[in-house]
Amino acid sequence: MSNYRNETEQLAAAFSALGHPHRLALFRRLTSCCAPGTTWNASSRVCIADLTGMLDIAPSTLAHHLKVLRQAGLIASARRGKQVECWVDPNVLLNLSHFFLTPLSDATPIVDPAQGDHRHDH
Amino acid sequence: MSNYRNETEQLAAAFSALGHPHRLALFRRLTSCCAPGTTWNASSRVCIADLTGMLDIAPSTLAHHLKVLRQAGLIASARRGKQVECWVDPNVLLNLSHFFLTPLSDATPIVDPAQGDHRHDH
DNA sequence: TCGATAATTCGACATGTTTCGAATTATAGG
DNA sequence: CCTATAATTCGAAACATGTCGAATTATCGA
Repeated sequence: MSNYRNETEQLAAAFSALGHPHRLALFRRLTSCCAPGTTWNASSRVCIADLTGMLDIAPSTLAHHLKVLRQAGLIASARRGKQVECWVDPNVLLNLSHFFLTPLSDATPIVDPAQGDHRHDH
Repeated sequence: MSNYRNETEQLAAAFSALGHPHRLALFRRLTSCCAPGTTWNASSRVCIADLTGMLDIAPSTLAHHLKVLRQAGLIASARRGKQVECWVDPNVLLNLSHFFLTPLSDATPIVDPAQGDHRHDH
């Protein structure tokens, strides 16, 4: 599965994929129907054609962006008849949020603020 | 402050900044001393020279990457004598984690899984 | 099997990004 | 004021990305 040498490059690839306004918009659109405990119903399924309308880009460009998101592990897709459905695995959201929250929970012990030593009081 | 037309572009700029292995490594290094409730002490302060060593890139390249991170609002910096210190505002971490967690909390009500209607049973 | 619809792949071009070395600015200490 | 140190800016080269239209693949219905 993993073509990446290390975790940093894999993570960077994920952020890079989200680092384009079109792809970020696509990702956001897809996250609106992927919460854990919720079920897919007909109207919440998203196929490629649904996404084409929202961005005013050529179908080939859309396909390219979706490929980038897929290769970064951010979205999954499967054919359903003539159409292809896309979705986001909720675990992807949890993992990425974890990246930002981990440094906070790994914090060094709280020190008395009165103890001074403040940064950038220039 | 904001040079961006909308929120999506601002967020995309942040992810784009994190979407390069070198910048992601720098950001991670800086998040190790920015937890809320913790204080900076002399050894936890990070200046540019500290960062140069860890990446094997030219100083000008490092300066470029830090500028990208700064312009994306991910890090802050201030001169302290001859050196320049960098840090990450903990709120940045909270905001970004929020982006990934919001779709989960905004989920549509839980539906009985037995009700069927499963996706991509191709 | 043929045609229509949905999506992807390919090739090409324009635009951005990464990287460096050289030159420049800022600061501290003789 | 001069020098050394720390960092940034600038310009150029190499590389990567975004975009499109045209051609291709996949599926369904007649």
